Amino acid sequence: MQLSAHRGETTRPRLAKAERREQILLELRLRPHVGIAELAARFGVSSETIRRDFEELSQHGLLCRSHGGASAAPQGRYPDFDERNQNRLEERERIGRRAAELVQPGDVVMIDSGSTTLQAARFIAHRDVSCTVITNSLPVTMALGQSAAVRVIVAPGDYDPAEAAVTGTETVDFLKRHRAGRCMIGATALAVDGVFETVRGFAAVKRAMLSVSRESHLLVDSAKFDRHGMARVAAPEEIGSVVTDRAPAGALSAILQRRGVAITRAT
Amino acid sequence: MQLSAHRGETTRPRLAKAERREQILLELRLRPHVGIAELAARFGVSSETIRRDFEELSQHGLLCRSHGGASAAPQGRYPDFDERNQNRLEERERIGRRAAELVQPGDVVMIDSGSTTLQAARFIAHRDVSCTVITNSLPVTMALGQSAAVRVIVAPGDYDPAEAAVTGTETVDFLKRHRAGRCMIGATALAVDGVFETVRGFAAVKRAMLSVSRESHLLVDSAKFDRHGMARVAAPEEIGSVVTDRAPAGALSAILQRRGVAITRAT
DNA sequence: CATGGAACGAGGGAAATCCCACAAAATGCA
DNA sequence: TGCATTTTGTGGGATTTCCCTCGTTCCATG
Repeated sequence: MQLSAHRGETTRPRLAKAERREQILLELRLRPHVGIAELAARFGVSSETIRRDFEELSQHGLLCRSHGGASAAPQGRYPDFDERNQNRLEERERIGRRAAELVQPGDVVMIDSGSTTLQAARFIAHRDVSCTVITNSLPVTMALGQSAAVRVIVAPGDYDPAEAAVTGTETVDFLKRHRAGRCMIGATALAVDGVFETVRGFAAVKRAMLSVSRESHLLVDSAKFDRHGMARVAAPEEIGSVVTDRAPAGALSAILQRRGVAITRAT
Repeated sequence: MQLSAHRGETTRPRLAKAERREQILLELRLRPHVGIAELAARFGVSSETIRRDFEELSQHGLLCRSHGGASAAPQGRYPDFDERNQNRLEERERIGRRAAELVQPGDVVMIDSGSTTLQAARFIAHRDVSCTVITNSLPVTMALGQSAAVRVIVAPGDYDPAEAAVTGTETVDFLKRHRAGRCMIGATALAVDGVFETVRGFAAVKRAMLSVSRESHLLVDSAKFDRHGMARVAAPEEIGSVVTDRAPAGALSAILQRRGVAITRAT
């Protein structure tokens, strides 16, 4: 009613749908939960229509349905990549939980953006371990903000909405001005010739984190093994340890072992 | 809930209640929404018990009830402040919409954290005006990320979960290394002797934004008039214009007029 | 002008939730 | 041990939501 904006005409149905759904998503940025009846009244449409909106938005992973309404999708919407696999999600949770156990009280930890590292951040907050985290990811920041024991330092940079994280030279410069005891990074691929990332801006951030951290943990699920991405982040020997759901095999396993990379398997 | 828990014995139902509620809150750190039936089954209690848990936790502001379940409390929960007034919310929306109209294509805008400036950010994203925004607020960042036309630059700093924004010397230094055509800041009070902010860390951020912006807009609703906060942000003459819902009156009006502060009233 | 499709609303039976009051069980204290 | 208090479970009626289908409206296209 207040947002039909620039034109005083009657609301055109063609715009109505997209507009309405945009509004729903914007509203969910401000509140964790919206009700069906409430939105139906606000937009002057039937509850059935809102229900259909929820249905579609939910399929795209943009919100979470619940009885009588919907809540915001877990921070950081991993977009249309194949990341939305429920199987993988469970594996990422296991990996994140295991990685969170590596954090010791007093640690300074750099955490990369990504769905797996976000899981780690959630479990670190859950454990309430006293530490300092430096990150370029907004979802990681907010997840860790839940815990009063964690001090979170946000890096500056250009905002990338698709990943809900910042990148660029500001980010890299900032990270290089700091030092950390350990870092946790994700990747799109891990092969015998190194760690790969598809989004170029993020490769530089990961490299920066690796270069200023004493220990480093690569968080990847086993589906990433023996694949490649666009930009190489690091050689195998630059990684301190790999936290994953299934131990690698064959040549990859041999390389990692030879280069002294520890494998931590999350159960 | 005032019972002494320091005697570790077998699982006593006495602990059950507090323990259960703790678990509920921990679960909500990992997921945005939990259902009643689901939790009842998980804890082996009746749904009525879960309902009572929700009721009490909700009263303490630790979660948000919804039909059939509950969701996590809003990230930056400005808790007991009177901020949650629905009336004020509409006024803030009007102010935000009006302020968004001030942004011209090509502008570089600094936007402060706060509920009113967040509204402005939402409407800027809604207008799809091509501009660059520098902010210390995560909600502002994400709201603007909705628009492909807006380039968002995030300032670094210590994360404040209560406001979902960063502050500190890193933030201030970063802002001072930049220049902007205009800035939009909120405040907790506006009186004849200046602009006030209650949270000290944020006053420094607002001052930094003011000092590097050619034009400045103060976004405050009329309930903030003739009140004070803990820290003074600026003198009246340091503000370029005030965007508000109702024109100030009396001495405040006279001072602003004499100091050349423009008043923009949002309809 | 006619046709097709998308979006939306209406209706109704099934299921889930809510709310209230009261009873049962567990616990603390004397 | 016995009693008061707290916590939890149960039951049922009112309400809300769900989910499915069908008819209407509006727009685009030929």
